[in-house]
Amino acid sequence: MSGARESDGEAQPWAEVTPDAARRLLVAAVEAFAERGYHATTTRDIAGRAGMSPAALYIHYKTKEELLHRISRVGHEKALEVLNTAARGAGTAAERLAEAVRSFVCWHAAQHTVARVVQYELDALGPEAWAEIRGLRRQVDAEVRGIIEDGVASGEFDVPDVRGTTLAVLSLCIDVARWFSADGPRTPDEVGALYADLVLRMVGAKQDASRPA
Amino acid sequence: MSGARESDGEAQPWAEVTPDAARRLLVAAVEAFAERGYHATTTRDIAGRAGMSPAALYIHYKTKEELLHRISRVGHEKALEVLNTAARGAGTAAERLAEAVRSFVCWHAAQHTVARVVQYELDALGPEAWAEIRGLRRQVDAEVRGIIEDGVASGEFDVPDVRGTTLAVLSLCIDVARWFSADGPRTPDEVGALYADLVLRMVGAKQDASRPA
DNA sequence: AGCCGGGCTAAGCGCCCGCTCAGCTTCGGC
DNA sequence: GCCGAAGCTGAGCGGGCGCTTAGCCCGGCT
Repeated sequence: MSGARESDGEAQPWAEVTPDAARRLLVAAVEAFAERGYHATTTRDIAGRAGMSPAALYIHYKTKEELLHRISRVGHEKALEVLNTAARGAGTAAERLAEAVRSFVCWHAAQHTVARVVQYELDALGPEAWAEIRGLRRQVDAEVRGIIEDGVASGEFDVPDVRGTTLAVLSLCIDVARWFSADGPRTPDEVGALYADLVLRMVGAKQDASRPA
Repeated sequence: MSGARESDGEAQPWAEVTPDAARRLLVAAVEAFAERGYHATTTRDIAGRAGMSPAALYIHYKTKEELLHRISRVGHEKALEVLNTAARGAGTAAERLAEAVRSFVCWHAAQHTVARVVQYELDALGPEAWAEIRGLRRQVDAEVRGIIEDGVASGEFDVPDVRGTTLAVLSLCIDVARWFSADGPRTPDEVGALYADLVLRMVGAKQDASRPA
């Protein structure tokens, strides 16, 4: 709600990356990593997409891995922010869960290029970078588990295995980044709505709670 | 049902790969690809794990990509076989869907090393190999969609969007290969059971249909 | 006007990649 | 006992990788 348009796509998600050339390199790296994977992408390819010489990359980033690290951190922060906004809003547990899944999935679909890198290139990170990212991922997990626990406590949900169900819900949402294509038949909003409904079913919520029609 | 033990793990899944040295190389490649990814794995690493010199690889396989292709095809065939056995058994749509998800998920968890390669290294394949694999993937999709359509037709399931729900169910199952770890708290069988339950909820099946207790 | 420093490039270093090839060993058929 | 084929190795080729360095350009301060 309130955001300019929902299907922003690639509007200006990297406004916080400050030198302009650094941002162009980072955007180029996201595209390349998403298309071919981190290890199959060369620094020459990244620099070429950004319209620069290979050496220019090393003025703004110490190594190729630092590029991945930056993408990964900013991407995780964005996804977490989207999730938190929905999770901490007002409403019943069912409403919050539906909105959390809807917006989280919508982001993974609309930003599937970034999301693909963020979710599937993690093991190219070194131990320190990975430790930092793992903290963000734990926050994501805790946020979703919190809503589900609320729903169980209030009697809205029927969930025998809270940790397992949380894992499954997040797994479902994250995997959107793998299969979603802008050329496909569904818009990010449609996928978000479908997934919100499916997740409410998974937790045994009363269906009429968030389906007005 | 009937199979020796459920959590076979790495029993002898590559019995059909005939020269013994070729099998050892293939098993080594599966391990290496699953750990580091296809592009980050070197032919020297594969040969080393198999206890051979780098050149030995090229006696049994034309290129490194052919190794991936072989792994991918055999892996997809195994997964499809597991799914088909369950999907084409007797029983209501709910029972068949539950058993299909249970065994498919169980395979992805127990064989998560292979499954990881099969599901996440696909885009390293060339166009011809990818076209072949895509055919197998379509069969997987059609099999699951068939059960869900049966359940809708018989009134067992309540599914507004069959294609979307099929996609979500398969996505959920496949993603198990990404997060499952043998060191984790759950056995493959436990994950299979949990997921079968969650999927029955997603399709709006009557819960008591397959829960004896 | 003169200079200084950051942004950028052309060139290239050292390394390791996928893959090849000549030659060695081994073993079944006669 | 000899031969040819198959399996395998040690050495190495061509090339592309991540990354560095010397030097150019240009805008801003004095």
